[in-house]
Amino acid sequence: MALTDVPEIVVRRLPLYLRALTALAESNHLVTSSQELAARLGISSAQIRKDLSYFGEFGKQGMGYEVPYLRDQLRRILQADRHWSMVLVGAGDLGHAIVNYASFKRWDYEIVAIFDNDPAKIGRKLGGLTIRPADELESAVRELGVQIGIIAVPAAQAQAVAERLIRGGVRAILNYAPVSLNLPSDVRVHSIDPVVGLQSMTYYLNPSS
Amino acid sequence: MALTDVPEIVVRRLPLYLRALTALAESNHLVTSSQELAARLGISSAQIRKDLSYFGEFGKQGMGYEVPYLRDQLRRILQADRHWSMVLVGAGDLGHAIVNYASFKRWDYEIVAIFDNDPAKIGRKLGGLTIRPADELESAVRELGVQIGIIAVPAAQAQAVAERLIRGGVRAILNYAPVSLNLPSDVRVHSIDPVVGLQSMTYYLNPSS
DNA sequence: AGCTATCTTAACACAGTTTGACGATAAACG
DNA sequence: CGTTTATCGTCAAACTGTGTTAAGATAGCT
Repeated sequence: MALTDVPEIVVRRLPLYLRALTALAESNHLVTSSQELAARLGISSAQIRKDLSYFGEFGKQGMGYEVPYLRDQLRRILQADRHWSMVLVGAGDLGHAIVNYASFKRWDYEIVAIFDNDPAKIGRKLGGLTIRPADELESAVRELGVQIGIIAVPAAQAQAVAERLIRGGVRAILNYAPVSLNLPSDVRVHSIDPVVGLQSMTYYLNPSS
Repeated sequence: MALTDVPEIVVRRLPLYLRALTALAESNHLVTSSQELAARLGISSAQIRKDLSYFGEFGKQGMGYEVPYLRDQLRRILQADRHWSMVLVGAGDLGHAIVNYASFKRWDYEIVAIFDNDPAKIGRKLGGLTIRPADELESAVRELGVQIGIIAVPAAQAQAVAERLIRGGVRAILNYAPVSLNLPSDVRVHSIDPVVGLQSMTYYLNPSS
């Protein structure tokens, strides 16, 4: 199991497998096959088997995969079988939506601190937490020992916020600001910008309506 | 200019270029180079030049690119220089956040109809629009001539909603439901699932804190 | 026991993507 | 008006990822 050289693209597919397996388990589907998963995910069955083989042998020849077992293995591989603490920077509309996003709770991701630099917001409550001044960002992150940060500030401030999160010890950033962050390669970034998604789709649309 | 065989991965990068150019233009930066863009985006300069060369010659040797000109060209290529109408399905918490997401307005994407299947929500107002029954989805989409749909319903209903949107004439779907949609290849899908992003990052994190 | 389905693995070919190198050229400058 | 400098556009090589095939293994079914 040479886990160090698993291609990143494979790691990005694993959560999709986990999501499909979780759905199967919830509908009491106890066994599945690479072909069934492939049909659900729109990926080839060979690719699924190959991806999984990076991490071990999870299936039984002739039978396929036991859903709960494979799901648990993927949860272990992705470290999705444990609780994660996160800090949120930015308590605007987007920050509010993120705090209330139910899927985080369901998957055991918990926001444990919220920061903003607007004096009007500091001290207020949001999702049971008191909004703290952005000055405290670095020290608070270090104190809490948090590894994941969520950025929901305007684009102009995102890079600086990211750097401060990293100085506090954050190693993974979920970035909702519409800007490309420039960070050390040992820090993981996942950016979410719906407009980027829309623009790459409208490229293909008809110039009408 | 053989626009038909532009790799999809190139099309997915164009919005990032556009975003960077828009930011440069807003700070009155009139000229840039592939190297400057590369440094901002964390992409190689050769790649940027090659990507742009699929669509024409936009720069001047020795000089680089004129920011407003290249920005406008990218807006034209991506059809980001016009207004787009969208319909939203799902008026829960997520749907509310999407309606209030300011970046859509700023980039001229407008939600023109909202649907839900919850009788308690139908008839209520959201963002100036009356929430309509999901029964009307197909016919209303067809009547409005909308090409873009946003899905913000529970995972279990997302596939069926997507199929109805498509029957109504939708050609591009922004999918916030945590499920892989299985759709005809001529329909574009962009899925946003923050949990998938987090899981692919936690794979790389330390098993601590 | 034989049959069927399906996994595991490996090798390889193919396709797609990225990178590096290089000639071309526009502006600046003496 | 030639030289220098910066930077583009493009080609080809290198690299990465995907798909295919084939061989071997095995669990369950008849």
